[in-house]
Amino acid sequence: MLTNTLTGQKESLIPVHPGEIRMYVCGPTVYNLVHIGNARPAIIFDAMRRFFEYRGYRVFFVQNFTDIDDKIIQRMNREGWDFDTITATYIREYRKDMQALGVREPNFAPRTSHYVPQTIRFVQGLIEKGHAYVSNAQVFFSVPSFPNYGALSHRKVEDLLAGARIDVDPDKRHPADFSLWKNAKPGEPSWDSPWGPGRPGWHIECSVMACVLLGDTFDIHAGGNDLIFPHHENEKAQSEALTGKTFASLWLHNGMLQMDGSKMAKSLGNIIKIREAVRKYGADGLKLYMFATHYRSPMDYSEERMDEWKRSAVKVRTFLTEIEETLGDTTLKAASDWLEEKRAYLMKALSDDFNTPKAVALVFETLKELGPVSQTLAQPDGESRLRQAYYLIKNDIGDILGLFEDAFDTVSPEKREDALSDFNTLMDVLVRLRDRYRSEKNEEMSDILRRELEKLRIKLMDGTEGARWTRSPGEITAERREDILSNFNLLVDFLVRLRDRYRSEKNYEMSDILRQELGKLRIKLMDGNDGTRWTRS
RNA sequence: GGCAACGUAGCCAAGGGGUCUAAGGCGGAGGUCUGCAAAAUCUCUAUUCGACGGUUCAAAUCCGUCCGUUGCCUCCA
Repeated sequence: MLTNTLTGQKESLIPVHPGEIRMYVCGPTVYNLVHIGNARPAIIFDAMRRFFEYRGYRVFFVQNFTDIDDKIIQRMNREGWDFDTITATYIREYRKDMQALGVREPNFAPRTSHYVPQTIRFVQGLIEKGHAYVSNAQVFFSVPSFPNYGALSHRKVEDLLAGARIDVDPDKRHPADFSLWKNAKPGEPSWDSPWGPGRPGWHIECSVMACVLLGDTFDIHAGGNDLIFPHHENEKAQSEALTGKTFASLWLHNGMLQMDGSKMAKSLGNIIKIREAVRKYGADGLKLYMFATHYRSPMDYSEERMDEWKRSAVKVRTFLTEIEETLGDTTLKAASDWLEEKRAYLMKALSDDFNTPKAVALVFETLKELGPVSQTLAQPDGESRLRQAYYLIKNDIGDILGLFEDAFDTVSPEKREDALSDFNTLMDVLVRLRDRYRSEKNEEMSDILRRELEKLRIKLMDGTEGARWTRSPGEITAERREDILSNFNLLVDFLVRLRDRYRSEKNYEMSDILRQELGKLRIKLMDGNDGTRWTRS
């Protein structure tokens, strides 16, 4: 059951093609970086897609890039950018952001500019059917020709006119008519058409691409609720006027992300970029935050809340890691009633208008129910219960919502760039530590350190005023960054083990020095009964 | 002005006629653990669901009015 904006009711999804769900989600206009308000539909509908797949449907997921638009043209003229460069740049940046968020690529990501011939045919069809007219080398959709206009946004044409805040274009026959094809002004990108050079109007693209890729009638059309009017209303009108069929069976709309009580929007400037949020709080933190609120409700963004969810994400991840470490192999051997019950609950919750907050609550209930991993393991059926809990969180909930995928939080592209300098800082720590040993004439530890580094092909050269180090062989290339990241982790592990040894010897002085040194790298140590765990922020 | 949502503990947020003396998270209080620091863990933390009326055996949940917040009516996810 999903709430259909058209009827305002929860409705069952009955796929047009049995076993298949075809969905279209309105994508970004590519003229600048997207913000976390844009991330909400991306995250929600990606998860919904995964849920349908989990339920055994084959999903065709289309999300467009709007690459013909007034704002792109404005930016082009203002900053002297080339049209194609702007759109290509921001399509690339959008993909990067989605990757950092762990949002999957759609099956199709059509661009408006690639569908101009189809658009022209579509518009021609509307003219032939009397739903559109040419006026002054432009084409308009005739709203009065489509009696059902206003059904989606629940408004009457008269009401629209009463509240109209914009001057009526004199070329229009009716004030509510909207543009299907705009004529080209000098300096604008344009395409030839039967009505002269011009470009598609702003609602037509989605109609055309959805019809071409998904068929005249498809299952789900989704986007932010700020698109209900006029964008989706107009899409629906023009598509249904042409085909005479229902355009989308279900219209789904997510609530707005607000910032200090008002909508986060590019035009208001109160935005947080996706990459900033991911860097600070991790993809899981951001997603958990969003899933903890029902997708249709508005939600207010706050740094404090993000920080809470980031810590919650780490908590879950730590639980999973502990299980991975204690069990080694986490495959599920047998599912008991316990798991079946939880799964049934999860399915019921997600089937009821995609109630992700319940799924999130289930994760934490499970953590609470199982308690500390080491304690659960000591119980007779402990191992089996841990396996099932792991499976529920990681493979059921995690796979559906796109959470807990990476070994530890999602590393943003920017973070990767930092890897080199972090590595150098870590080496400084090691070298200082070794210098200390040498000054204390602790040759044993000095040698251990040297050998450990040699394993990673790092050579130390002792000098009178401290050691220097080189990596061999050759320069550090982009391909070796991954290497460095893993070496980094190995060296930290080494230092943590070393510290554990000091702790067991009750040498707290050295222990604290190491904690302090690692703290410089934003590494936090957590001493437990079975060794020390470390995390980086 | 029109249309559409929403108002639940200190904060965030599920629930949407009886199983609700209301999930989950954060915060707070107390206990366990602990070289330090942190983490983990246990217990407690709304007789009440914006206000007032109504329907019903029964309402946070349905209806009405009012108050408040937001979105859309112009590009916006």
